[in-house]
Amino acid sequence: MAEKEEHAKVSAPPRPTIIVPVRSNVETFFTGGSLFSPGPMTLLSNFFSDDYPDSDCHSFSQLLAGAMASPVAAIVGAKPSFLTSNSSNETNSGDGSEKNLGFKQNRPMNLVVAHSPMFMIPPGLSPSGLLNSPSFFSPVQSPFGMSHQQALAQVTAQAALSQSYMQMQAEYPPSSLIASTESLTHHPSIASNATVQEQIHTVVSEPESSTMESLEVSHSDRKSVAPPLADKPAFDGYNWRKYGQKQVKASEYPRSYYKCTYHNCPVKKKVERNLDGQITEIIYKGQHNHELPQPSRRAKEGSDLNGSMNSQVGSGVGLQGQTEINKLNETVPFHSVPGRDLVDTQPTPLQVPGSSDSEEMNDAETRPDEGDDDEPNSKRRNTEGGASEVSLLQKTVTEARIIVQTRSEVDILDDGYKWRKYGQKVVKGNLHPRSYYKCTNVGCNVRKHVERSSTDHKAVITTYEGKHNHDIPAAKSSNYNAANSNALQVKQHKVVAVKPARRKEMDFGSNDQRPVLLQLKEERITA
DNA sequence: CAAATTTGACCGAGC
DNA sequence: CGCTCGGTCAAATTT
Repeated sequence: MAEKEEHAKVSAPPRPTIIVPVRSNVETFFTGGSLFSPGPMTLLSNFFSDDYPDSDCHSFSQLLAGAMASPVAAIVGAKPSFLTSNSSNETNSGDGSEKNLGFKQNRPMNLVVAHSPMFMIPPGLSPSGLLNSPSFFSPVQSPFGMSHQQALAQVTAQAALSQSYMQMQAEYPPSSLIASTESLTHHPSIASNATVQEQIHTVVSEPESSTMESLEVSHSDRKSVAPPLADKPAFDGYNWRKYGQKQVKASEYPRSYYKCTYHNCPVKKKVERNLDGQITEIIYKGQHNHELPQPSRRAKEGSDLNGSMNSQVGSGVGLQGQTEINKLNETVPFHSVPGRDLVDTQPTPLQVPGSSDSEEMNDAETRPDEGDDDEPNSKRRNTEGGASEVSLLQKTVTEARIIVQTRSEVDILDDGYKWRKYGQKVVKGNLHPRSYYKCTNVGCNVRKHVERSSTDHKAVITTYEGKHNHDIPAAKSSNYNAANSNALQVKQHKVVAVKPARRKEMDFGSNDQRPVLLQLKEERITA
């Protein structure tokens, strides 16, 4: 019983429901003038090929995992700082809070320490992995201020959101679409390292309402219209069974109790959602004594084998994206990504990053015996603003896309824009260098990194940052679009999720910085 | 029909 | 000792 609780709060600001057309995503993305330069509102989309042989581990997840082979762990959700503003501590009501939390371009990660709502890192996932990962907080960071891994983590998290979103879409018509943050919520979040001063949200499940409205769909805006999702456990790769719900005094919202369905696994989690169905708090207790469940193919077929996870995913039947989602679930065991499975085979004790206060964070990280730690952390948990609060690295990814394509490397680099290579570097955890490019268009500050997956040499990960302030050069535009079109047709890539960032979150504040769009494109190079 | 969820009741801890 | 509260159980209900 003295299990350690990991606690994460998620802000659940009321947010308008934004609906992103599921299908249109692809077209939009590829036909848009700036394919890789999403507008200020971030969109996160994953394109998965339906016909990817699973055996070949070509799923985005896998690729991503591979890319992140560095001990970076998992995927964590990236959550705009504004999301956290909701915390009790932060009376960031209205615009004010958001402004403060906004992401600033050129400011390598706006490190915002969220005092309140945070995401917990699922026990199975090892935040420590992330934190400790040489690559994650590696000194070797991209010119953008964040390591590639970080970007990946963000994207991944968003992908998770996307999944949720997709599911929602599948389950509910856009009009009624309500975000169910939960599904995403459980992604391991990356604790913010005081030193790093970054906050990463495990947002996976929590849709950021305003910023990532679309994605958000997955958990937050569920409102009465989409009640079902509200009860779905966050999507964290594990299977959960709800065994209780209660209105606790400590929270104005009902708390749901979940148990890991794995035989003899003691892990439990508590999820609090607000009226809108947004997850306001997630508390993990205990450690998984097993590997992340391997989603079976059935999941892909639409069956719900994977417990809550699949229920969410699987529930989104019929709509595009389900397949991808399932696939993602199958192939992307979040916890298996960096920190733990790839790095530490042993269950890694959760480490809850301290809040902005580095001290706390360190404390959490260095806490001995986390694994068997019997020290109840429950006390910590409810201490609002207390040490127990987990700071999440928040990265405002205004826009991100994850694309898995079978294209030639050349094609990958050719996204329609003209780029000038300005750097290359070998980062830890990846034998392959990372190349940095800048858009050559005058006044355009968009950059991109191109990195070959450390684990899957056939995979190339492209991270975009910034938003093009111009259209794709005419000459290339057609080719590019055509190429993508083909890719879509051939591989039947589907948009897993698209979530436009909400404006509020983008606080460019005094910096007058344009929204930074971060796109992560993972592409597979045909052998 | 089986599995998952819901929900009121019960239990133990803390005050 | 009684009350409150959080957590869990388990029958009922839903999916």
